[in-house]
Amino acid sequence: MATLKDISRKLSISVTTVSRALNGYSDVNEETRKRIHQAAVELNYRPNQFARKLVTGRSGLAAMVLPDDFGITTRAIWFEILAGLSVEFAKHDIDFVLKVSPTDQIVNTYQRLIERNAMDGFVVIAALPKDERVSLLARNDVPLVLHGRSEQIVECPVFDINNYELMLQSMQHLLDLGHRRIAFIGGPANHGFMIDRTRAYRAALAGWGLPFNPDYIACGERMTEELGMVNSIRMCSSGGGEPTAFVCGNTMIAKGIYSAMQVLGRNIPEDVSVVAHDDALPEYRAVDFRPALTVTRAPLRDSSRPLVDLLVRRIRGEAVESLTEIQEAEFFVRASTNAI
Amino acid sequence: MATLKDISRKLSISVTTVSRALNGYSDVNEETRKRIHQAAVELNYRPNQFARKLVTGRSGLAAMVLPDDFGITTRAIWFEILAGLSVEFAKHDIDFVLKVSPTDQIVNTYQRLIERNAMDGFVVIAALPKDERVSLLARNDVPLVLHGRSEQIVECPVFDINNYELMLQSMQHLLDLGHRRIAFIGGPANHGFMIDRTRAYRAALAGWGLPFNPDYIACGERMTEELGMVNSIRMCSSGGGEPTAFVCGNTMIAKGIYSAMQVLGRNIPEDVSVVAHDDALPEYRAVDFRPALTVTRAPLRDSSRPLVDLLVRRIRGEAVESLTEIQEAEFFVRASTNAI
DNA sequence: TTATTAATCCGAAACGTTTCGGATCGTCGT
DNA sequence: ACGACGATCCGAAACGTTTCGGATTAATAA
Repeated sequence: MATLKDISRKLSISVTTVSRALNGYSDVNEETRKRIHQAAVELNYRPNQFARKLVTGRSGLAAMVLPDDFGITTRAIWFEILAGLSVEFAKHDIDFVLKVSPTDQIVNTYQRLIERNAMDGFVVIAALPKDERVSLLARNDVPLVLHGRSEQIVECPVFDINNYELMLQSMQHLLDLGHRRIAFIGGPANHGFMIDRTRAYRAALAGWGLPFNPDYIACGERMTEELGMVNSIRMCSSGGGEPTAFVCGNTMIAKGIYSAMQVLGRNIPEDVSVVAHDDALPEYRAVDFRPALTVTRAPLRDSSRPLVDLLVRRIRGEAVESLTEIQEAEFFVRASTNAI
Repeated sequence: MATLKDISRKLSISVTTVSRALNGYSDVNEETRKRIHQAAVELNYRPNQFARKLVTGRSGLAAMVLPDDFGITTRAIWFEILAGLSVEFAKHDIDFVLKVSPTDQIVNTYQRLIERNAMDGFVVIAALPKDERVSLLARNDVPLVLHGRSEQIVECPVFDINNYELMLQSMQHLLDLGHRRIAFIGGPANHGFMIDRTRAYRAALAGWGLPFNPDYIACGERMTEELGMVNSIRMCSSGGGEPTAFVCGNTMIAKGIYSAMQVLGRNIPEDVSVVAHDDALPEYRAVDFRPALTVTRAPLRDSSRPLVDLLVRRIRGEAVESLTEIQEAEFFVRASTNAI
């Protein structure tokens, strides 16, 4: 409600100086800066974002656009991400706007948002190797941050977990325990993280001189309990040579396998070992599994801060080269894995 | 990128007239209006929201503030609501901003948002009978729409489902089937919807001359499977006079009861009937229950449109009296209820 | 003493809209 | 011929910031 002019009038100081004082410029006396700050709090001054945007071009708004069919996973996961982003952006005084769009209209939605020029930046989750959204944004020179590496040659900040390494770790663990027929039930084959994990899966096999059996790997658009259930049942009932261990793309898939094994009368970990990657969703706590689930762990919640930080730095104009962050997962051995 | 001035220059028409043409004022010739519209699409003109906000006071932004512990229910539900709101607001050219705040800071968060004066309106979910958020917004004359009725005397648009009626319907159904010991496992006791449902529950009992047994009613902050599980087990193992039917606040609670009954060796619907209210979350489809669940049904998704409509009309300045909408639930009898 | 410099401050323009208060011009009734 | 009126248009101010290009003063260097 109070404006710069109000402060200016009250103190008989020009609007210019008030503005510069509040924005921390060096050409204003410490003494007057103090007075101005005080007057600002007295009058409960809040800068008008819109006026500011008009001249600086910054809006204090960042957005994420989601498909209305919720893409690769469940509502719970999306919400986890959104909540984290919202609180992190708030720390930088940025409002987080959520756009949900029909899946086949996503690119149009981006197009409109870009044209309106109302967003300071975007966060893009689950990038495909060649991602139209990313190239569109990059082409229009709109700041974005990527969750999940993208192969296309485009300069933008990236945050990701080390998918290759975490898969290697899971495999190493199982191989050390003596497992030789290890299945991998993952996510959508075209996503970056899945590509990395598959590479690591094969590398681990190859490292031990084991053959790669295509029947032991299952991809699926949605990483749900159902995916774990149907695929583990299929693999186990193909007669002979069935897997003795499963690596799961997330804990929901593991949950599905637990149910499947119960149905099939197999015991975990006596008959079959299970290890998963754990995004640390409160709804699926790995420690609450019976038996408790062995996991590589990288809380989804922890990705919000780096994502937002990277985007903000990009918006501020930092060089893109320095804006990459790869996080290692932790490994927790629990009761779901056993020597064979 | 293109501005009014660009159109103005191209057509040699004043900025004023261009603005008025585009905004549909009557004092511009049909012919020139056509030319202006055409030039606008040719130049791919998009009005600058921020400049507009500066003069009109409207920002094209609406917000919702959520507690970071997710309040009464699960992430999935919140996401369902958010997604719906986002698409509905988009239809009115309003960007939807999501604020997540520590539960004990919610009011402060509102305070800051109000001071910044950047939001055209708010949607407030799950209002308490006396809700500090609501009174704060109302006091500052900020448009808001309420989901769930609030008892406080404050004039604001409200959308709700008819909680009293749907509970009556469930009870009627069970009573007609011969049930006399009917339990109700609901939600947080202080919320409007719970108060309404409890009233209806008691009214139904009273209507049949049945006593109200406080042991048969269970409230809980979070309407989860766990709530259904522990309370139904408690009620059933209290020895003698255990309930023959359950009414559940939502389908998650029902799911918990299904698990509990399995553990206790009771069959649904032979030994115990279950009916629930169904928000139509894709993750908990009542038809997929075994046996399929009898419900009163009011899809959460369907609430977004009325909510947004009401808020937009309020922002436009419509009289609050006309801005109330109560939706009736549908009743679906399925396999989880049986005559006793 | 005079020129330079550093420390402070400020006027005015700009960002892209909307809107108030007219201006212009032809038509029409008288 | 005149005033009034309707249709159509426009100039200029305003919204609240930021920022460019100086202006003023006092201290310092020559």
